[in-house]
Amino acid sequence: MLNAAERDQLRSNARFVHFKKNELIYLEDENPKDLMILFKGKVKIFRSGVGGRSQIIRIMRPIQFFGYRAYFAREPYVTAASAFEACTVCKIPMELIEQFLRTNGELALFFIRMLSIDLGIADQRVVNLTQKHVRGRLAESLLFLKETYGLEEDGATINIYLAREDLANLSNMTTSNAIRTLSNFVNERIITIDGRKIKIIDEERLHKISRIG
Amino acid sequence: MLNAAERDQLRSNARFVHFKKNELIYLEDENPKDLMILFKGKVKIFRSGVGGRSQIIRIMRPIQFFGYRAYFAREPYVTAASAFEACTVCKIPMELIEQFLRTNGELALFFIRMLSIDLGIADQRVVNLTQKHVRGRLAESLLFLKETYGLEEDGATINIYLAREDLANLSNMTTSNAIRTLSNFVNERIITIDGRKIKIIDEERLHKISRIG
DNA sequence: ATATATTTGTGTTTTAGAACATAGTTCTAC
DNA sequence: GTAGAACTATGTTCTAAAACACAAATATAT
Repeated sequence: MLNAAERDQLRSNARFVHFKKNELIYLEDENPKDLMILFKGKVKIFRSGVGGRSQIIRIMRPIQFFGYRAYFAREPYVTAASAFEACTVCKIPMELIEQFLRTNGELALFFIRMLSIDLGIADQRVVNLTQKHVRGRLAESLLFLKETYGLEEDGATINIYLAREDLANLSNMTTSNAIRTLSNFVNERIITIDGRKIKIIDEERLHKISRIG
Repeated sequence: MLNAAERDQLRSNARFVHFKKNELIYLEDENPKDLMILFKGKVKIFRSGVGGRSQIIRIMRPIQFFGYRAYFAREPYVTAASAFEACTVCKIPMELIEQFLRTNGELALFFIRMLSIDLGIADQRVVNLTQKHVRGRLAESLLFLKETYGLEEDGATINIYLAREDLANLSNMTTSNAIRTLSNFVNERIITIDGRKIKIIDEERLHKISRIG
């Protein structure tokens, strides 16, 4: 998507940064400077709301772009990002990206497309998180985690190691409710749990629970 | 932002369409074809959720762009749009816009900026709608309506004529709760109401209620 | 202009989910 | 390897907001 000159510039301006598990990548209210590309690991984008209660807005997998929205909107970050697990991130100055965009229509359309997809997801998420009940929201989150990070070799275990609290923050509920509802799903033979490892037994039923809310 | 040739093309492809009060402008699942520019009137972008319960996602004022996100994301609309009041909308084929974008970097950055701003709003809205209580959400909506549509000549009455149901759908609550909470605000001398006309008496207090949730 | 439908207003009941409490378990850091 | 912290689990209580019910007031259509 870039020409030779652009690629050269990119190479000389890109920096690779490593983050440890739970390390913060950027903070709310900070000024956005770089486009970030997640090369390795898993990242959560979150925002703290009423009484400091945290809500996970998006989760990232390799190779996805993040951290660029606020720069384009000319505002400080309204979210923060941190590493679910050890990560490698490539940082590219947004000024350079913006400069590319002025002359590279395909690159511009690429960013327009990413933003448009994310906005569509956000629009749907508003309705899902506000209208679905706890069971529906948790079912949706489990399916969403499966879609994003895939399954382990057994073809059933979701490939992420998440605390109940993160699962709760992703699904807009208290940690207690995430734990309780997860237990219910186990009793109903929809999933099995082994510590933080979650195995999906009856995906069809999860879909149904998510659908009816 | 456009050159002479682009402006010519635009003129020969733009169509003006009128919509009556409550008329639908586009529907969920429909295929997006046109960029829409609201010239006159007020528009709501909404989505129906669990059990057909409707949630207002965005509201538009002249002169704002809408209807383009789904085209860029290469997906059908996930929302619908309808006219709060009689509207004039200019429709421009998205194919033409996309063609412009490939060579016009400034126009591309304009769309990137709009999408980025809207995505930031959506990210914040997710947290506000899920975490704030009824009073906080309604206070926020009233302030938001004031910001969007302004005040009448008296410098206090919000310049929109909204049913309680729409106010509820904007604030993620039942119509009963919107009515009740509005009455409470009147008793607390924060606002006055005359039918659908809402006058803000104590804006500072509204801000405070919205802030604390 | 009048009948019918829709919207508004209020009281009452019900319930989903938060808040709180406490104990057992598993990480993590030194 | 152990101490302390953080996480998981489950029971109990409390409350905000939905659901329901029914007038009264407006709006809309013929």
